[in-house]
Amino acid sequence: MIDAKLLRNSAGEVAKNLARRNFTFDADAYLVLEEQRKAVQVAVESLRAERNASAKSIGKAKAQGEDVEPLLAAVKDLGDRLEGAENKLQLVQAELIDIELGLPNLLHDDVPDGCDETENREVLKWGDLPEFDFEPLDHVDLGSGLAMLDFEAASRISGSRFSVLRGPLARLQRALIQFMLDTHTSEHGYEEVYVPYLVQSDALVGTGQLPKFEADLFKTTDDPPFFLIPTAEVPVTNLARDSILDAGEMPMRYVAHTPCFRSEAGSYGRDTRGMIRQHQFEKVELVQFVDPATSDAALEELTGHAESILERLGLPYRKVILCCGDVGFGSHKTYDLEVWLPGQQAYREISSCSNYLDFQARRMRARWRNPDSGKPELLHTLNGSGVAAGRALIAILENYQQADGTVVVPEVLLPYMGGIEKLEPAAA
RNA sequence: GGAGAGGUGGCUGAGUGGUCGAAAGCGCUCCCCUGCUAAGGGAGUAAGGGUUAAAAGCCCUUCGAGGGUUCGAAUCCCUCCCUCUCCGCCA
Repeated sequence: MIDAKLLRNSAGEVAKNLARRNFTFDADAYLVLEEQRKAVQVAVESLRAERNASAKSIGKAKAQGEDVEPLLAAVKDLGDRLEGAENKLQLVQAELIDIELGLPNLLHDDVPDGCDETENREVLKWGDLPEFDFEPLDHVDLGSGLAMLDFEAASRISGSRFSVLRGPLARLQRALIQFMLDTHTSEHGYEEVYVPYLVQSDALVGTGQLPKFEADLFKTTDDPPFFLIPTAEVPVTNLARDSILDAGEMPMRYVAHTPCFRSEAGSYGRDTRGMIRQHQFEKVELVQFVDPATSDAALEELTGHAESILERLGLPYRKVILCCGDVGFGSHKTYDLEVWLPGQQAYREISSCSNYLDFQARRMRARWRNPDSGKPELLHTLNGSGVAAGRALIAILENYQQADGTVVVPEVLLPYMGGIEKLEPAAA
């Protein structure tokens, strides 16, 4: 959420910033509502003050044995007036909150103009693209050639957009996850956490998926419903919900491995081949809670932690800064890391690292005690994939493939592979 | 799933209709005293919101959540959630 005070005082400026996203914020309509809110709230509060004062004097009079009948008569209609005003206030406030929860975050000045992902600006390229003296296969052909990637079995069980990994390939994904968690915990200063995969709607409102993007989520029929997490960002960021952190324990860095569940509504035609876009995938996620003064720097640092994973794996990638039209709803500024996939001859997103400023913190009341003011203030949240394990697996298959259809295991994963140095078909 | 107990401020914990945002203790902050340390004395110490350009001041809200009764609710009634103990079941 954007600070309501900022909306009131600088609605025009906010509208201008959001217009860069091609989002229309009707500042005038908002301000009209806001005027109503102010009038009604002042009325409600003064009525309440009146009620409190008379209740108090009735109490006093009674204690002194005086006749309270005239006092009671005097406040007779106060309750009705108050109730009417309170109902009105509730309506106006609900309307305002609806608007506020639907506003995307303000954009950082660094964010370039542009409508969609084609206009994201490349920041850097790392690694040499692999050169093959044969026609490189994509992960689907490689995986099925090895008999380790089985979409048919998956679709019998669950339908489309699922996969079954077998044997060494399943182990390779586990190795990747282990490697990433170990690297982030032992070298980048993150605390590993294990979190729920089913969350309640409040958690999703906190991180910004709700109320706007319910269609992207899987929802249970319980009452109240559970939602399957679309990313570990949701439960991990909500660790700070309704709390006040000490300055001394900041920045807080958390890393979690979780499966992620996305309905992929609205992307029916996209990436239907292979395991690029699945309803369920594994991801290692980085989350930070930081002093607002340091969040810009923290984004660079966090992105660097994700980059370091790709570098250690020897996977060529490029880093882009997302343009106005492609930045996520709640993000102030986002870097995507895109890994090179020889099978597609394209860079594909494997990590997305964002600074949310206080956008999520405001929604979930995540604060820290600023030693300068001594007061609780909203903290800043950041998160980024460090990295998506499913897509990393694809990248390894495609980048480390050999002419004979086998796949060499990247060196940093060998300690996790129990002696397997190469994925090759099981001996007949 | 069954039975019972309970949810109050950073923590422990008192408070069964009015002057209670809430005793007391602990913790924390500041001051005083004490030649270190220990002990002692005093003051302060919740969060959110409104009003304001901002602040001060003033006001409103919050005692698990939501409803209700009442002039007035931490306190009474209803519903729900959570925690603990015992039983059942289970990994």
